[in-house]
Parts: sequence; C-alpha cells; structure tokens
Amino acid sequence: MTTIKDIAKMAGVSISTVSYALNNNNKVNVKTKEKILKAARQLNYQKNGIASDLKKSSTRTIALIVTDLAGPYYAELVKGIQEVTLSKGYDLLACSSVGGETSTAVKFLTEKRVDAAIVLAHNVSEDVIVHSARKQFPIALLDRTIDSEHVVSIEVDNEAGSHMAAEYLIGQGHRDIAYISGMAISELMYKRLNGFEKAMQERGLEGSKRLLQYGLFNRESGYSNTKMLIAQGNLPSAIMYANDEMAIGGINAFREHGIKVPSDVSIIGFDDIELAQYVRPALTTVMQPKYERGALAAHLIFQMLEGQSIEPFYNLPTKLVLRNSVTQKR
Amino acid sequence: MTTIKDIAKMAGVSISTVSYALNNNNKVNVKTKEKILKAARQLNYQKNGIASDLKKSSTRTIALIVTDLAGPYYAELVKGIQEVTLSKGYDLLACSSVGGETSTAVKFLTEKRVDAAIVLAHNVSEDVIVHSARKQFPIALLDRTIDSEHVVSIEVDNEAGSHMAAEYLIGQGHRDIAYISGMAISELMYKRLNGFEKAMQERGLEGSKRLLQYGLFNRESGYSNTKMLIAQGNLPSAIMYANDEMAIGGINAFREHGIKVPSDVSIIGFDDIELAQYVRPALTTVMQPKYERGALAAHLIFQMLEGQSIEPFYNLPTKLVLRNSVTQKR
DNA sequence: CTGTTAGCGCCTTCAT
DNA sequence: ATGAAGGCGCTAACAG
Repeated sequence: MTTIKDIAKMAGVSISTVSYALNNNNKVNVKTKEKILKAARQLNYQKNGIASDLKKSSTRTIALIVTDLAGPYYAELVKGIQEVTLSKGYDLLACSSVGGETSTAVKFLTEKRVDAAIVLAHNVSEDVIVHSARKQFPIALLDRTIDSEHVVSIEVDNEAGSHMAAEYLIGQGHRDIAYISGMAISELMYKRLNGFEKAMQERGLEGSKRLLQYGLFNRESGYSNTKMLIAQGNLPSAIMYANDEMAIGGINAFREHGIKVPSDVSIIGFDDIELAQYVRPALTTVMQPKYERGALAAHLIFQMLEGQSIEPFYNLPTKLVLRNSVTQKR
Repeated sequence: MTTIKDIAKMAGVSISTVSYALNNNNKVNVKTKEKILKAARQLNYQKNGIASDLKKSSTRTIALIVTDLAGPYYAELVKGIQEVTLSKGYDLLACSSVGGETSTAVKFLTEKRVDAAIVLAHNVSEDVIVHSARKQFPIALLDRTIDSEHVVSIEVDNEAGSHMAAEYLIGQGHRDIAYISGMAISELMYKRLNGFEKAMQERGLEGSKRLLQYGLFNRESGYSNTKMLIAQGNLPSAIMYANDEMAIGGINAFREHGIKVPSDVSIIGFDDIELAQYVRPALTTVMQPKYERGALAAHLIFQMLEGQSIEPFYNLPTKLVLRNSVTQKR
C-alpha cells in the first residue's frame, strides 16, 4: 500500500505538506499541490481511513444494529454470506451506496476499512472497483461481471433464465408477448432482455414482440409501465417482466382495471422473491439460487484472501417456478 | 476514555504486559493478569479497535455493499435513519448481532469503531448497552427501554396498540379471543400481551381468553402455534397475534385446514409489515410509524452528539389498519 | 514472565 | 508556504 510518505518522497516534499494538500488545505501552493496530486494518482494512493480515524478520534459513522442482517429482501443471499463469514471469524458489515461516489460504500471500498467486499450495488462505478481490488483486498461482484485481477463475479445465468421463461410462454401457446423492463442500465437486466429477444427470434416471433422500457426496476415502475400498456388497448396475451417487483406492480395495475391474471393476460417474473408466492395470483417466475450465490461469494473471498488462485467467473443456473400467473393460451 | 496506559499505571505494570494480559497471552503470570483484569474492569476499559486494526493492518471484517440498506423488512425505519444520517454527513453501517456477545454488533458497541449506535436487536444485553454508552457515544434504543445516561429509547406504544386491537375485536362482537405469541423475552412483546390482557379484563372477558406462547416470533412459530390451536378443536372466534409475521404463519395454517379467515376465525396482527397487505385475506393489523421512528432516532443521536440534553424517552402512537382478516361475529 | 521500544499511517502544532 | 516532530492506542519483536 502506498502511503503519504511515498507520495512525499515522489513529490519531493514533506509528509505534512502532502497531508495538507490531500485535505484541501488552501495553505499549499497550487503548483506544489498539483505535483502532489499527480504523484498520488500515479501511485494509486488510497487513504488509510483507520489511521485517520485513530488520529482524529472520530469515525463519523453510526452503527445500525439489527438482530440479523438477513431481512427478507436479500434474505437468502445475505444469509449465505453471513454464515460463511461468521464461521471464518470475520465480521460482516452492510453499508449502502446511496450518495454515489461520496457514499459510505465507496469510502469502504477505497479506504481499507475492511479486508474485502461483496458488491451488489450497480451504482458503484466499475472504476472504483477496479482501483480498489488488490491481493489484500479482493472483491466479489454479484451484480455484474468485470474482468480484473482480484475480482470474482458470481452471476446467475440471466440470459438463459429469461430464454427459458420465454420458451415456456411460447410453449403455452402465447405469441404476442410484451417485455416490460426499466431502462437497462445494468448488465444483468440487459441480459434478461436478451434472453427474451433471442427466444422470440428463434421462434420467428420477432415481429410480435413488444417492449416497454422506462424508469426503474421497482414496483412503481412496473405498475406505470403496465398502465401504459393497458392504455394503448390491444393487450398482449402474455407479459414478461424484468423482475418480480415489476411484475407485482403489473398485477396491481391489472387488478385496478378489472383485467384478470392469468385468464386475460399471463404474467411471468424473475428472481422469485419472497412476495412472489404471496401475491394473488401467485407469481410464476424464474428462480435464482440466492443462498448458494451468497455463500459462494463469501467462500471465494476467503480463498482469495488466502492467496489461492480461483476461477474468476461463475455462472449459476436458474429454474422455472410454476405458479398461477400463467395459463395456456386457447 | 481509558487506555491500556491507564491500566498499566493502575496495575503497576508496563503497557505491553497489559496488552498481553488482555489478549489472553498465557505468558503472563496468573496473578499479574488478575490484577490487570481487575484494573481494567474498574476503569471500565474498552479496547480501541481502530488502534488495534491500524497496528495489525487488518480489520477482519467484510463489507457487504448494497444499493440501499432499506430492504423491505426494516425498510421504512432504515430509510428514516439513513436520510438524516446522510444529511449530517455521517456514514451508516449495519451489522448483525448473530453470535451474541461475540457478534459484530457487540464489537461495534464496545470498541469505538463508530461514534454512536442505534439498536434494534433484543439479543444484545442491557449490560453491554449501559456500559458502552457515553457522552461521546450515545445510543438510541428501538427495541426496549433503558433508563441510563446517554441512552434514548424511542418506543411505540405497544400496550395501547394491543389494547386498541383487542377493543376492536370485542367491538366486533368477539368474546372468545386467543392470543398467540412467542415466549415473551422482549419487553415490547410483553407489553403487547399486556394491552390485550388489560382490554379483556376491563370487559370482564378474562375467563374466555386463551394464550399460546411458545418459541419465536416468526412465521414458522405462528404456523405451529396455530396448528396446535386447531388440533385442540373448539376454535376461538378471533385471534390476536403478537406480530404480523406470526399472523401470516397462522393464515397459512388455517388455509391448510380449510378453515376460512375471517368467516370462521378473525385474525389481527401487529406492525403492518409490507406483506400484510399482500397476503389473502389482507391482514388487519396495528400500524406503527416506522419511518418517523427511524428519523427520530437518528435526530436524537445527533442532538446527543452535539451535547444537547434531550428527553430520554419517546413513545409513538400506533394506528389500527382495517383490512379483511376480521369480520363481525354474528 | 515482564519491560523497552519501534512503529501502523495520518494529522496538526509549532517553528521556519 | 513548507517542514519537523509528537502523538492517537495498540501490538509484537526483542531484550532482559
């Protein structure tokens, strides 16, 4: 790890000047500062937040303590992570990336406050990840794939899952199928769309597919996209949603309009979140192995920490979960 | 804050010996060690984990980075906390207390790794909390009440909420009412039970009440408790559950037995978790102001951090949310 | 078995 | 505007 000492040496100034420059103290001469910042960049300097905290006797962080990090949402996933982390005698901390580049998450990635990270937050830039990962700081990615040293990606086969779902719909006699998604900012959502498109193409159904892609991947967005579809009249016979949350929003929209799922429209989701089995009709969806994914991520982190070389890329299979939101097209 | 230096002085040994003793190095003479541990206890010593991490260049902790800490479960609550924390320029970290006294949570409470804590984990002992709270380390409690310096409790009026629910059931004509709960380990659950009992008493219905209290407060336990009730034959006309999770478990149990809710039994929950509106029948329940509670907790933390003196005890009101799991008793 | 000592990396007062 | 130097609190050789 490079420290301010290294920077000082490289820039030919004293440690304290470096500290001042890095902390935006305006006492420092502009030219000197530039020189220092350049050196810092070249050496890929990352502040040691622990040392800084120690010196300042303050962390400026609040702990939220809960019985179990594994609340329903990421529930299974976090459970997998938590169990192996605990068994290795490590602590597990959750922090969020709201706030973007100034978020707690980025701080933790870049300031050596932890020994490794598992990332499931698409709003953390690839740049930060690539620059943070080191031998002593491996990173496991659960929301994208990056080919870089000391980074593993544990993906789910989104494309195949989506393809399978589309195949299923087609097999049930559906031809006019809509795909409702948010704006495909994330790789994973892009792959889901791809799987769908491929399946349609293979069956020569390209012309009959319809796409709706606006906004986010949440329930609200699923709801409003579906409303738009309804407003256009001429409903498709089936709809694939980019994820369960959106599909549930869609179900709500249909209910409001007195449109029956699945007798009027069939619906299929993706993820198999907990709610999926509780909504009415229970949601047919593509399940991903959540617990296994979490546990695998944690295991890989430890293998990397121990210096073992590992496969940098994993792709876990999905499974179709048949419930009541899809019916055969007569 | 007391440091190993203070202990060394008090015990009349060198700091390294203190360090050895505290870290269970068996090199240290038993008598010396005892002396040191006693001094540590007297001075209420708490290790500075940051210093230790700095020295060891290792934190033994993994960060789990998520887009937003506010997943559904604590969703609203965490959202409230997150927003005010962020606006103050502080970081927010979630850690769990699985592992009891050796958990990450306790470590964070006792090792000055953070500047304050918000606790929502009944398995963290009162002792730890009382000993950790200081002027420079205030603690907000969301799951219990402790009367101690630098500790605030932000409660919800569980007793009144429960009382209101029972009143409502009675008002709907129910007389034979069962209360299903886990083992009342936590204060809050005890209060809920109390509210129910009081309402029954006031209406002279004490004799007709039935209690079932085993196990935990989760869905599984609600399910099995309900099964037991069913097995006994002679169903009550209404059931109050200690929380929504248990009530949902109950609904599942009834469905399996072909018992109709609410026409055969009325059911009421507590909390108004997200799922409550999605289960069928939608769950009538007692809502607590989650977001407000979170935001208030965070605000109070900052006021304490700024040295303001505050009311040490808050009690937020609940509200009955009428849905479809309760019907009038003919 | 216990003490002395040299840092971990950074910040900050004081002097220049 | 820059540098020297003294810690923050703890650990871990090393020496005794």
